[in-house]
Amino acid sequence: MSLPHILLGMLEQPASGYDLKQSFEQQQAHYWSANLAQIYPTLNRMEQQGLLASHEQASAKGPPRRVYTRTSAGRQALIDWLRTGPEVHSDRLSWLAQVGFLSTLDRAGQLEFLHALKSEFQRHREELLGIEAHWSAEDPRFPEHLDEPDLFAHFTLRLGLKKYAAIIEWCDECLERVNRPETAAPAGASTNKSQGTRP
Amino acid sequence: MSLPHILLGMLEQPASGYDLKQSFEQQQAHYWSANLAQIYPTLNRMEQQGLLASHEQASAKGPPRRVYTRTSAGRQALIDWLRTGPEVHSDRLSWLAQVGFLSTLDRAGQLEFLHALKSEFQRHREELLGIEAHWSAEDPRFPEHLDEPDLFAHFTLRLGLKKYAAIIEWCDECLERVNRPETAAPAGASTNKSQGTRP
DNA sequence: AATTAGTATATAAAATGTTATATACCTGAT
DNA sequence: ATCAGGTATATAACATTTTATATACTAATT
Repeated sequence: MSLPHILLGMLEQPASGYDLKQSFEQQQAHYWSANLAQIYPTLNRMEQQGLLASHEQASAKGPPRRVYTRTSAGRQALIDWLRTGPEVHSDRLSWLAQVGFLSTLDRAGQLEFLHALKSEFQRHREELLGIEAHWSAEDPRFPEHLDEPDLFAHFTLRLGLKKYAAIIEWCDECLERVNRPETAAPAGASTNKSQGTRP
Repeated sequence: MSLPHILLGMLEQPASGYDLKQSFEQQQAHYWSANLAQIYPTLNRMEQQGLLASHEQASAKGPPRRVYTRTSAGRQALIDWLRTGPEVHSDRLSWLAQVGFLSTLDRAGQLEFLHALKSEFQRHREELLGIEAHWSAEDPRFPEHLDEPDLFAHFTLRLGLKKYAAIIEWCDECLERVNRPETAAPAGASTNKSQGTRP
């Protein structure tokens, strides 16, 4: 998909596969993940294609590190990718599919699910807030006077926070609605939009 | 991943692989997609596992349809999946990764990208609004008096709308910030949070 | 001295997902 | 009549992702 392009973008500074993995976990977890068994062969392939160059570097803490650098062909490939415009794939939110099927559970099960969902996203949101707080503490220009590329990194962080805020708000609305006593009627007069498989 | 579970949830009513594909496209596009080359073998496998039963049905418009029904074991598997709580995977938003790398482009390229992004999500949002309008028109109880499972289908739709609204708002904030003349400084004093690969 | 934890790279096997292609049947348009 | 378009199923080939496993070196703990 776009892992090679993303690695290209991350290699603004030289880095090893292990470094890149750390970056995914620490700063990009809310919009991308990759594991080492994906990263290493991908870096290898990209070097063969001339997008990256690498050299070994002795490490104080373990075996030698293979440090990758973006070549000018790599930089051009990154620019080309960005110039093609945004790459929007359809999301795969299995938790939201689960919400669509919650009528299969009883009221208690539904509430339990929605509460668990809310907690999960509150946790995600707090992680991002932690990153923001840390950044803010060590950068006096944050957030009003960021230069590129920090400005764009901050944009991605802000989107994450906005998204989580929206989801948490939505969880509350769902919980409120499921708890509404008035129309606490079970299935029946349903026209069954949830399946979309009416014959 | 969870395609078998999702098919299980969708088979509240009997349906063919083709029907299920239509449902993905028409009603679940904003949170899941699957193609026929995935759906057919998966249904087959699930029947072998006893989660589904099927029978052929003559079709007026083409070759015979293989219609699948959820067995009681299938229903139980669905309940088990929902009882394990929300399945939240890390998102794969390559467009957001692209935003993080936008400092690679010049100002004009950045603005072009962000405008394209906003248009794209406005289009997505309008699609969902269309679905909502259609539903509202044919169901007099919409949206205040929905019974299950329509209630939960409506929850998923509302999340989509909230999410798109948040993203569009965020696009505007980004555009405004990139257009700000005051701090229109290029890279330089950056502490480079965007890469996270500082040595 | 042995274990545990962290850094670092790599491959094999399995599962998943995408793209391309093939078949077949029916309807409506050219 | 033929062709395009929609309905319907299926497989092959390819690409991607995940999980498991192996290796090797260092530092700190037990």
